[in-house]
Amino acid sequence: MNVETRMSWTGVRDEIRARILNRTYAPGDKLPRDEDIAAELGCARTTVQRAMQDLSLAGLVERKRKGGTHVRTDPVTRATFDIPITRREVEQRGAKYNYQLISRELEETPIEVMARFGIQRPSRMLHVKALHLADNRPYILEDRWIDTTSTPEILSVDLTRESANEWLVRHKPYSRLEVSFSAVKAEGETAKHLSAPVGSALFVIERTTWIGPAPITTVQAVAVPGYQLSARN
Amino acid sequence: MNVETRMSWTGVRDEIRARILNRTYAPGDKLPRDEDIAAELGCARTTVQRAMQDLSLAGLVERKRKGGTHVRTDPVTRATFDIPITRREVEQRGAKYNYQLISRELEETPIEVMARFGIQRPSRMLHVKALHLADNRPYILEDRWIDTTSTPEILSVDLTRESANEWLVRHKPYSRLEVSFSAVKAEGETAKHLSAPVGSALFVIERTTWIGPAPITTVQAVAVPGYQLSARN
DNA sequence: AAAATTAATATGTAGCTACATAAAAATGTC
DNA sequence: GACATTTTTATGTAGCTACATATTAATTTT
Repeated sequence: MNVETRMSWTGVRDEIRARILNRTYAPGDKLPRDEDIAAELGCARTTVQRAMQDLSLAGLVERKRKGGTHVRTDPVTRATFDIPITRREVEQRGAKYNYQLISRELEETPIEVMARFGIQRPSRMLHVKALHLADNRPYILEDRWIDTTSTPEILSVDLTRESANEWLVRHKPYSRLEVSFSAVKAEGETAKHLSAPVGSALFVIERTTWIGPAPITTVQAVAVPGYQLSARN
Repeated sequence: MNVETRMSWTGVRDEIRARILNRTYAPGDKLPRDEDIAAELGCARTTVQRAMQDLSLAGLVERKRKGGTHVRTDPVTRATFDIPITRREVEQRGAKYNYQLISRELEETPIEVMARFGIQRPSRMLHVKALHLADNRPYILEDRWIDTTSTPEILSVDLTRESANEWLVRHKPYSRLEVSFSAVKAEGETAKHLSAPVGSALFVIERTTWIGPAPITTVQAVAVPGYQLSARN
């Protein structure tokens, strides 16, 4: 064992986090200055700075110039979710991935999609419905709108072979993303496509992307009953 | 305006991110060495390092010693959710918060709860059901199990006055957290407590915490129909 | 006493150096 | 030629200095 292993910034971060968790520094408390912590832990201020930056980002502390560092009083539970390409997700479960295009039509943007994009007037959009299958059983049903103004290339993509999901991720960068989760009741076409009993509860992931101010796409991905999304931490 | 504003690490990060988005660096590409980027952008390698660390954490690039930095081929959609204390959440919507204890019983850990905690044998746990209200209407129904071994203090807390949710957040630090989302059908007691139509789809947040290897608590929070959780970005 | 100015202070940022570490490439050995 | 060893290289980390910036505290001015 080393006489004294010098601390890396992650080490400092973990130490401070531990102290916050065990109430050495209680919610609302002011932490010592970076310099003092550095002196105590035997490292440089830069190291403490790096650690604090991380804790601040994680929502555990709040920093203010001159004001010092405080432990947040209402620590929010912050969870990070990775939402992979559906094919990836299926394959990672060790299942066989398949994909079926259900419909593909050029339509004018309906009101609710305009709302999601935050745009004022309708435009020509490609409306795509498709089904992702795991081991030949329905897995996720997606209902997608793609703006043909920002993404005209999509019109020449053969969506029977490649999912819009995948094509967009690979070819269309976005600058802003909005994700939300909700639950919906299985009814009509949705239930039928997913082979889910009518009335069962389905998990919905809604994703909307923009490039600059221009809409790219918005999807409602409805998962089969029992679907669960877990955080990485 | 400055002749040449030197770049902060966030500036470098944004520049690199922009290049990845506009395909200057395409998925799979190897980026130049930190040093070269630094030379190009007129900053120090440390600055580039800091920027790259952030991009790596965000899942946009992958770095390997000696191997260099590569743009990730399958950029994951990474979304961060803040899950606040329920009272906060209600109050932030400008609604009046109320809370009702439904039941509070000492029970032996049922199998499914043992599974959530990842423990082998049952122990004495406090089983609490409670309802959070917004403007006197049901908002979230929580079904919680608290391990009395790790958290004996909970037994002397008056849960009719303070919700276990709040007490735990304020008094019980945790070291590990697991969060998952799913959907469930409104039935029986659940539907009744939430005044939700039987058969409607409800959004469920499941949270489990540990302190070291010891379980603290696990909750299933079932929200009223229409509840939606959105990412911060 | 109120307002304006100045000083002090804690964090934020950037640059430099030096060395650690992992992994690939090159070299040497059998 | 197969395997082991050394070298090279790109990132990772830490320390130091210097200065920027925001905000509070102290001081001066009116």
